[in-house]
Amino acid sequence: MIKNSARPRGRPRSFDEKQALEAATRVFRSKGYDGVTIDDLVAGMGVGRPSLYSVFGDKRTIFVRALRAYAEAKGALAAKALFSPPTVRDSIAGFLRNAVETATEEGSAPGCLLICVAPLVDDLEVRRFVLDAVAAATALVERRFRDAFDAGEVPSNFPLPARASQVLDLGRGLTMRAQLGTPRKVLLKDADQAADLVLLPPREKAVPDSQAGR
Amino acid sequence: MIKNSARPRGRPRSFDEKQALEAATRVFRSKGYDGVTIDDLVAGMGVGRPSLYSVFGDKRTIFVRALRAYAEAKGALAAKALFSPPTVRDSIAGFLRNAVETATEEGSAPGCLLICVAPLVDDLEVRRFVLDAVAAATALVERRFRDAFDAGEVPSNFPLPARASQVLDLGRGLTMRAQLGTPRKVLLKDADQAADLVLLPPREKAVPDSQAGR
DNA sequence: TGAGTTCTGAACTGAATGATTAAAAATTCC
DNA sequence: GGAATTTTTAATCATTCAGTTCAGAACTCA
Repeated sequence: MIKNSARPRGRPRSFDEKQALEAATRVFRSKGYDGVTIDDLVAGMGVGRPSLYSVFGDKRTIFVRALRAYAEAKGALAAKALFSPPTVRDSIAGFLRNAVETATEEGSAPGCLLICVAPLVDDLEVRRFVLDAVAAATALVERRFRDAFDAGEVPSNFPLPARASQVLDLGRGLTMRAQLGTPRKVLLKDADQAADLVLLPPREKAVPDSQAGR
Repeated sequence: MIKNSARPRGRPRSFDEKQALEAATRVFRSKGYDGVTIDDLVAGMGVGRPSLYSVFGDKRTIFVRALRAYAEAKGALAAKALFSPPTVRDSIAGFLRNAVETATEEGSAPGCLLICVAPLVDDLEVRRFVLDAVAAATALVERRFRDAFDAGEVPSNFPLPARASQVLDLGRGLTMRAQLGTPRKVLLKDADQAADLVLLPPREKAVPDSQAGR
């Protein structure tokens, strides 16, 4: 039972757990996973080595925790960008612009923890998490498309699942370009153009959805 | 047949330099850059440690050499895929399918040395090389679009540069998904759908009443 | 065959790295 | 104020790693 009014008990921590995790995220974003040493984390997070181990665990655990927090925060932003605007075009544009903004935010190295660095981590748990996150994001976009479909905003032959995964692919491409140093301004423009692209009506190939693709 | 009348001089090498470099590529593809140790390279390339250093140099140099060879080989394939087919749709589809095939080729871990691992390497030379390679690939696609434009294959308001970079972004997305384990079959289908997408005619935007659209 | 040349295998070294330990410091509870 | 509790600072340990050295093996040339 936790006594709410009382401070924990012994010597208070000199760091904020959440902030430290964010700092860890910055470190991993700038140096990848394997490129990061414990000393990098100690320096970047402002947490002493023993505290690091006792509070956060080893490097792998720190990464997983940082990744989870990151995905949660960014996922919420993405969902907001996706479901706030009234038109589907603005939703998709917002989603992609949000990805660009995340990938080019100041104070962190350009890139994305979830898209650029996590997929390279040789760890089963991380891999599963990334796969789930990607699936969730795709489902989110697809759902937004479905809403648009129901609202008659897109034509009846609009290939929802294909377009949804194309939105994700375009987002990944934008993010990778961000990491390579492409300026935010350029990427924001490209995000808008990408939104225009994925909302183009498909060629009239006729019949409903008995045959997808091609 | 080797014209050189004189075989090099002393003890012949027990490995083929080119094959060893390809083996190095496989090692880097499967473990990234920072995750690779010299022992990994020694084991994977079948080259003794001292030979490694004397013939290839240190890890960074090996990576750069592997990357250059890789980019040259894959770049040639991409150009071929892009400029062989008669229709621009098949060109773009071939380009993207080729990217998928490269990213899912057997015998190597899924992914792409140039797209997935090189951008994360914290090295100026590598970064420059990647940027140049991306620019070159984009220019290639744009040129193919331009050819199509000249042939009247795409409408006059077709936004060539935007579509070219979108093709690259989609390719990056497909490649990243390959690395995450998406099956080749799925990706090949998506590559085709992506080709269809980027060849859709843009919306006519010179229409008099511009209030209905967006 | 023997001298000269180049490569290979194994051992070696210094530095970096991951992780732990022990004692000092800061705070709450009594 | 003092005991109990928790964090922090500093030091330590074992391991791994990058890069080198050296003796010997494999080859060419004369």
